[in-house]
Amino acid sequence: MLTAERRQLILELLHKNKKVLSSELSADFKVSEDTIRRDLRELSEAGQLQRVHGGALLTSPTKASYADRQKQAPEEKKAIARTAAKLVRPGQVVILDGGTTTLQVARSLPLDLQATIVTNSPPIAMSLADHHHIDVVMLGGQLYKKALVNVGAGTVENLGMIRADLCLLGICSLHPDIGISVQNLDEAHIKRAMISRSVEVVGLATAAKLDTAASYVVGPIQALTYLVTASQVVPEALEAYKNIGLTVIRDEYVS
Amino acid sequence: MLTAERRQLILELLHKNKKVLSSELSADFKVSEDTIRRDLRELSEAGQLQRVHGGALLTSPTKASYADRQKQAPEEKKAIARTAAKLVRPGQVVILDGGTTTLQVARSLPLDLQATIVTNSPPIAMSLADHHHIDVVMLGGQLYKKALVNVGAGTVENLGMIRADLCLLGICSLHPDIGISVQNLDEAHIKRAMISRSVEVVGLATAAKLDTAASYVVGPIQALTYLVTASQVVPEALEAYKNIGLTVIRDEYVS
DNA sequence: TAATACCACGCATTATCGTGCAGTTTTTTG
DNA sequence: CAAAAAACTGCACGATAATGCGTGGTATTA
Repeated sequence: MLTAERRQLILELLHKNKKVLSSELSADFKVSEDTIRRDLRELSEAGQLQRVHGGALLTSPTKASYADRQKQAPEEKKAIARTAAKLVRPGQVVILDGGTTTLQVARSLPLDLQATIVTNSPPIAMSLADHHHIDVVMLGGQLYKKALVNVGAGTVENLGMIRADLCLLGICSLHPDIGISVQNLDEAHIKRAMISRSVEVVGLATAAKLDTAASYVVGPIQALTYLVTASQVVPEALEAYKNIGLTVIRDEYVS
Repeated sequence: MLTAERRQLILELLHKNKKVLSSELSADFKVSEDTIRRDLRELSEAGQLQRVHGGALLTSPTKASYADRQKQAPEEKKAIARTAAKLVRPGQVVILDGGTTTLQVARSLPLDLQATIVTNSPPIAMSLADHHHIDVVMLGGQLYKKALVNVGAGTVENLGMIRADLCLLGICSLHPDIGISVQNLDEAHIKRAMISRSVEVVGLATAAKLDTAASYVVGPIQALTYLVTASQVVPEALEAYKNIGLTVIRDEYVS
């Protein structure tokens, strides 16, 4: 039995039964579980299945990747989100960027807060549906499925009609010299437009995002008014940013 | 039973019944309540549900009301949706209205279908994120929370740039004399704009929507090219519509 | 207030997982 | 055709995840 052949059969079994178990596959194909695990890993990286403890499931890669990202340092994200949510004043018009951290911000907003939230993220818009005193303005555009945000020229154009008091920006990569950068050109355009339409800009960054850079530059560090991080970030790591003149807010989170 | 599998089932149960009890889940899945509690905790951290004493509830009142509406004649809606989904041809640009029936249409679309779907409904946009060959265009606007659709002048304006082959319209009320009507003026504007931007218009109506009327008129029956209903609608009820010249498609559903 | 049900936390147990390593097979290349 | 490179496989071993139980705390109800 060829490797590729076995993997093909694994996929067939998966589609037939909706799930496969490492132990069963190992018995079925008379190979070690290590081999099966390697198969599953390969197939998972190819986006063909969703690995779980004990085997694999047939699931939508998009939702899975989004759920995965939400699981990365969820406590840190929540802590940052709680702190950032406090920066929103009643009556303000706030631009809320897409992303898992900003989604937590939306969830952290007080239920009785009166404000207008502008966002290009369908999940964020939906999560705000309970906040009866919040007007939600959705920016349309082409759905960028990987991040579940709307992007494109139309989105930027719609932003042109907005004049916001505050912008809460999820930070993918932040570097003292390079500034704010992201992995996708469309997202870079959106974030840049969001920044330009807001009086104050708050960057939300988990520890892992600091001192990193990606391919597309949104703007310099100076574009940010505040940077919100979790307290698990070592103070020394923030020195470079403070020296540039950035106001850093470290939350109360203790790891 | 895999852990991830069990958690997925918990979510399904939750969406079906709007609540789950730790004790019941423990009995159903034959695992200890501790395990169930751990599941609920994890899912709650991921924002998928809200933990309460004794079990868990749906995250938000909005989702609950949305779940309520989805529970109204779900089989009929699914049958209609399946039939309507078959009307979409590869390569077409399709406007998909908001609503629980049209959400089922989105879910019924083949995973390998290549098309462009234009929608003003965040839930529909998100549900299409798995369809890798579908381009999703979101119409922005103000979020009308009750129906989770974007409305307003901006939405209508964005529609002005669209020229669609097909429009799938959820029907709230249909009457031979009065035509298509809805309970909300903003939605009426949107639906009217959607109709005007499409070559063909398909109305999706469950039995309960026929021969009813609401306050705001979208347009006459003649605005529709096709009307899709479930086979549980008695043929006589459709006579009036057929006489006007409407092509009625009755699906294969048997109650 | 007392009784009951529910919950959080720590611990031990078991199954599963990841990784480095060596032997084998397959593919590539000269 | 033969040597080199790459891929595949199984094993050992430490790490991680999942689960159930006991203890003690907390919410709910009478």
